[in-house]
Amino acid sequence: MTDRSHPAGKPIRTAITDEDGIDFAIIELFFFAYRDFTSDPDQILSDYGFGRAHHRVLHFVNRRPGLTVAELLDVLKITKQSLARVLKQLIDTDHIVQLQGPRDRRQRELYPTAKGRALALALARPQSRRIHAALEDAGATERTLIERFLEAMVNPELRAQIDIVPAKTSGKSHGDH
Amino acid sequence: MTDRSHPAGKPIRTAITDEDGIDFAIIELFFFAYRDFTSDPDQILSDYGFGRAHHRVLHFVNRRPGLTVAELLDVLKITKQSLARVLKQLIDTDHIVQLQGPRDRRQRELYPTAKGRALALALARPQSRRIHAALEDAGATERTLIERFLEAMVNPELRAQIDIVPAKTSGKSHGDH
DNA sequence: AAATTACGTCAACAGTACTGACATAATTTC
DNA sequence: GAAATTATGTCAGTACTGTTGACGTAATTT
Repeated sequence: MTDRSHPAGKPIRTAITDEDGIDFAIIELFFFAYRDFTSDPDQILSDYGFGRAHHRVLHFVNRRPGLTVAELLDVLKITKQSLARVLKQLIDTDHIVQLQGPRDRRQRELYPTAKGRALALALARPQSRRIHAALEDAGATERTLIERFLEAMVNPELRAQIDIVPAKTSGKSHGDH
Repeated sequence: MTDRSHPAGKPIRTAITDEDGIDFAIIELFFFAYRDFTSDPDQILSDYGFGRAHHRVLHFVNRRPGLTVAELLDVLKITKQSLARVLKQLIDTDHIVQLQGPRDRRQRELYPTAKGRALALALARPQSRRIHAALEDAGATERTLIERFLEAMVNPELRAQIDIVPAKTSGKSHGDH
C-alpha cells in the first residue's frame, strides 16, 4: 500500500481543528449523540423484525393521530415507496389502522391501536431516560435552551411541522407562530 | 381498508404527549435536527458518488490523522466489511492514503491527502454554518451547555473517544479527564 | 514453532432509501 | 357530465450501508 502506480497525494499529518473556523466539536458530538440516541430503540425494534423506519412512522402516527398518508410522507421526507413497505407491516401487525377520510374518501387517516401506542411508548422510554439523564442537573432554562437550539437546527421551511403537535403542559410557545 | 378479516385494534384518537412522562418534544426535535444537519453534506457527497459513510470516514481521518483501521472501526462502530467498501473508494480516489505503521508493520495508518482535507472541509462548512446560525444569539455559556448536553447523550463508555481530539482554542475541558 | 493480531477480501443477505411507471377511486374543474 | 387532478397503492429495478461468517496473509507475540 506504499507503492502506488498513480501519483498519490502526500499524507497530511496535522488534525483538522476548530481553528479552521469550523465547528468540528459540535459536529462530532452530534454524530455520537444521535447514534447512541437511536441505538436503544433499534435494539427493541429488532425483536419485532422492525427497523428505524417503523419507529418513525409509529412515532408520528402516535403524535398526530389521524394524519393522512400524504401528510406523513411530507413529515418524514421520504418517498411513497419507502413508506409503503413499513406502513403495510405496521398495519398487518395491528399496530396501526387506517380509516377512510371523512371529508375526502380517498384519504386514509392513520391511527395507532393500543398495541401501536404501547410500542411507541416502549421505544420512546429509553430515549426519554437518556434525555433526562443528560439534563439531570439542568433547570428549566437549560431545557428550553436545548429545545431552541435543536429547533433552530431544523430548516426554517420545515419548522411549521414541529409546532403542529399539541402544546406541552409547561408551554413551549416562544413567540406566536 | 375498513373491512378487515382479523380483529383489528380500535383506533386511538388522542395524541401522545409529554404528559405521558416521555420527552416527545426533544425526541422529535432531535430527529428533525439531525435529518437536516446531514442533508447539506449529503447533497455535496452525491456529486462524488459518495454517501454518508464516506463522510464519516473522511471526517475522522481528518480529525485523527494516523489512526489505524482498527481504531476507525472502533470509533464508527461498524464492521470491517462496511468500512472496507467506502475506505477503498476513498483511497482509490486519492482522498486518503495508507502508511505502514512504524512500530507494527501490520497496521495501516490513515491520513488525508490535500484533496481529502479539502473535501472534509467542504462537507463540514454547511454544517458549521447551520450550527452558528442556531447559536446566533447565544453566548459562550449557551454554547458550552449545548456541548455538554450532546456529550451527556453519548454512552458513557464511549465518551473517551470524544476527548481524543486536540483541544479547542477556547478549551472545552470541563473537568480533568 | 505456534498462537495471535491486523488487515483485506469474498459471498450472501437485510433494511431503507431512490426513480419511474402504472392503476384505481374520488374529487375538482371546466 | 366529461375531463383533469388528487390520494393512494403497487410493481420493477437500483443504490447505499449495514450485517454475519469464512478464509488468507503478513507480522508480532507467546
